[in-house]
Amino acid sequence: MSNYNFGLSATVAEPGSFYDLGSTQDRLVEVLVDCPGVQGLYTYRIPPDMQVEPGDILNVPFGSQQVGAIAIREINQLPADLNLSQIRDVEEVVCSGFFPTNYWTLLERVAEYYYTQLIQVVKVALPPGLLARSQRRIRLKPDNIENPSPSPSPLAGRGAREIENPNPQKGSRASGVEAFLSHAASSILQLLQAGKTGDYTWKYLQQQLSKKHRITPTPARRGLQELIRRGLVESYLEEQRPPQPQLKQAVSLTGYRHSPDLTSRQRELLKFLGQHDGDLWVDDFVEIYNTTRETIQRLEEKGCVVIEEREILRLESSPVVESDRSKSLTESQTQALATITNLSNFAQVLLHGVTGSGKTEVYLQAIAPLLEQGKSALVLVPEIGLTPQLTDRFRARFGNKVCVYHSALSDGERYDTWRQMLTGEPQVLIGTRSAVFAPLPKLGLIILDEEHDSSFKQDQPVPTYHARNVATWRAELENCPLVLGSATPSLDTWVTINQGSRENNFSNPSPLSPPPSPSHYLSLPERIQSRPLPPVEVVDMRQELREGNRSIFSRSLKEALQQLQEREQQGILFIHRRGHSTFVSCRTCGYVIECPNCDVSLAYHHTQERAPELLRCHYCNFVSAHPSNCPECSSPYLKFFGSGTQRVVQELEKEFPQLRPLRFDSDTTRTKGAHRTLLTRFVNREFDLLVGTQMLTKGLDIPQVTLVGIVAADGLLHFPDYRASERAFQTLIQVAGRSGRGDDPGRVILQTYTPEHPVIQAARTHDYQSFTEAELQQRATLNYPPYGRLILFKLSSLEETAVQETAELLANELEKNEPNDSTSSYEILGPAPANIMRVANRYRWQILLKLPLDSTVTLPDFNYLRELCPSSVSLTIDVDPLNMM
DNA sequence: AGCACGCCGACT
DNA sequence: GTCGGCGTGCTC
Repeated sequence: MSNYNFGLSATVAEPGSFYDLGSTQDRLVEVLVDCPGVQGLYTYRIPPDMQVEPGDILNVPFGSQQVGAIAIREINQLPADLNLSQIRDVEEVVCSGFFPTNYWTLLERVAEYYYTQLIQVVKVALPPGLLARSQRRIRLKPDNIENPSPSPSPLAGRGAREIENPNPQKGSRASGVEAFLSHAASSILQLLQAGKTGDYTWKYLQQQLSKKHRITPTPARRGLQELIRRGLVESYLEEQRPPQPQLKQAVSLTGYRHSPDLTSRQRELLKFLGQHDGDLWVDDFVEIYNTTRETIQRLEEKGCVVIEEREILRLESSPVVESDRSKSLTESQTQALATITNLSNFAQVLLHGVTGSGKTEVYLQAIAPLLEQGKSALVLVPEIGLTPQLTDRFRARFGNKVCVYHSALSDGERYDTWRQMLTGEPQVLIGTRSAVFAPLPKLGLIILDEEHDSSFKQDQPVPTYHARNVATWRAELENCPLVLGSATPSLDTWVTINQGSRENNFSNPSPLSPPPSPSHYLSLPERIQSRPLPPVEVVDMRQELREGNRSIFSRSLKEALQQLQEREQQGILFIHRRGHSTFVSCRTCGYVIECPNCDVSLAYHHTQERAPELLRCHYCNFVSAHPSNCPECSSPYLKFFGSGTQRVVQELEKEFPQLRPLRFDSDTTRTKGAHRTLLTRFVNREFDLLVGTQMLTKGLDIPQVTLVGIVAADGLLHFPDYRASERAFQTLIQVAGRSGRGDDPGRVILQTYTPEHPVIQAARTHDYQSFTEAELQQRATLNYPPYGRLILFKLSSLEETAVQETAELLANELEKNEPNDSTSSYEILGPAPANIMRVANRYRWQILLKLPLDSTVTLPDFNYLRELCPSSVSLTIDVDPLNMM
């Protein structure tokens, strides 16, 4: 059924079978090329001295460029529709042995489920940069004016074509050429001559030409051809070097160390080397014992040592952490751990532990015995930058067996983390969503921590996968348990686990029905050391206003802040928006300042007294200066509405000048390592209050925090999205959970204008159960997940009418192709403009498909829909979308 | 994705 | 006529 199933996991034809006898002496390989819009396999010849295995990453010539490719299988007969002259050679093997068995099955499954091409899945799975694409560069030919070189360009393919060009005479007269050059050609020449090296990428030149000279691609290309014909410039392919292993020279002792003619110094050096287990980096040896490379070489000549190139892995350097031992467990932790360690096959486990109940300790103790058995563990977390505490704890327990993998690593570091896994050494990998593809050896356990977090879902480039889904498939394929941990499990997981464990416990599966997927529900209902969950005080802000309090802080919160200061404790204030104010409006005419590129209002940003006042778009990052007058009516009375982190900090400074607030949002944590630095300073009590956004909800564990203030919960509640309540509840519970994790009891003050809202009520009592039941009932009546499936078709274009027309066309098609029997049908919602129709100048429309869960709907092949899209409209199929904006 | 080819309307 | 815009199709 899948177009992309190439049967990689199936047997590969043996080379050297009887077909080799005949005309085909050449070994041929079918590859998947990395070019969007290019499907299917292409056949290449393997040069005699090259070794190619299925799964290898290759570089192949494709059209006029060199592109990355994956070897799929070797074939011993030319496909019927090709002849040998069309076949080109594999350029090089970039990397070999990256894909373990089973792995292709996983990738194929992802491609099929998420309606993407296999190559796209390969690309998220691989460390970046491996599928390199060559870049075309243009450079001036040195003193070309006098001898217009008739010789073809260094690139055989191109050269041949250029010679066939019918009018070469035109340009061959060399003298005074520049006078006869077309406008485009002379502009290119100008650009090249302006630069020091006279060498630019063609892409850059084209950009410059269109920007500075208003020359469009067609004339630009003709101008370039003109210059090449005249031998003034040449075009060449710059190879994009994929990450390389880093090599370093090591010197080690051989068994033979008693050469008779050793000098005393040489004998001394050998002795030193012996003291270091007979093995040192050459650089270190030279440095420590004040010797020279030559001396070591002489020792090598005498056969006493060998010098060899050894690969060194650029793994993220781990900060020194004190090592740490297993902690004693509470009763429920012990039970949970026992269940997990007893599982040896595939099973899904939900570890439902309230905030501060010690889930991490359970993970750690579940992993420890695996490592001893030579197995590895994969730990997936929402955003690693946010949880330096977690990685530190793992490192303290498992030392250098812990590796991290996330997007902030350099290409070299990511590449080496992969290489490290391929060594087969058992290890613990902590990573963000893309690490679910990490090729760990002998995987014994997958843990997905904070499983409810929506950053496990990718919605930007395809494939729009959810790491939880992929992790489930992976655990199934590797036949190992998957542990999902959360204080606020997603409704999807809740339902899956409940169904699974019910079947597991109560039914005798008949031999005909498929075995139910084994599930376990484990609960940690109490915090460690019997610490209570912090009481949540809900403050009605309408009441505050009625009683004359116009501040953004309620009297209750003010009082709590006052106490904080007196008791020298620390606190957290949560605001769900960054910036200062969400929008700026004119008091005279009501005009709201909007982003020129998006259909949203600009947020006002102002950090300190003397900092510039800016307006910023939170969607496309457009920035402009804050005008002093209304752009519409020139009135000077502009007012800010809605408060963000900056505003809260300013208010704090006004009302509590002695409290030292620290702003913690994506504006202040943009740089690498900023999270860690800011958190460390907070933990060291350089600040009293952490003022931040969602970021605060993720795994922060600071014992001194006794107060959590939620400045305005309402911003979380009203999203036009079926998951708004679930998300709001999770956020509130998670934020509240930061309080009272240490010896001092904590408290939470939740300010809202709608205290009667069910989410607020549930958060007030920390009541996951009843919130979930009520919410699930609503979902069930509307067939929303987890009782139905959604597929979102996202269309966008720079042209307003083109998207709309295409959206209508696709919706029509979907209706036409709808399966006829009513039980297995789907529901089409839309087409409709996206909530924010225009973002970064692109107009967005969407169509939502709602499918029943249990039916056996065979969905139409969506590929035909892609073909219906004009090139100006891009279509993304988002399976199980979480983010509907 | 690039890149070439070929068709069509606007202009020296 | 020619130049430049634009849609279409191909790359082993």
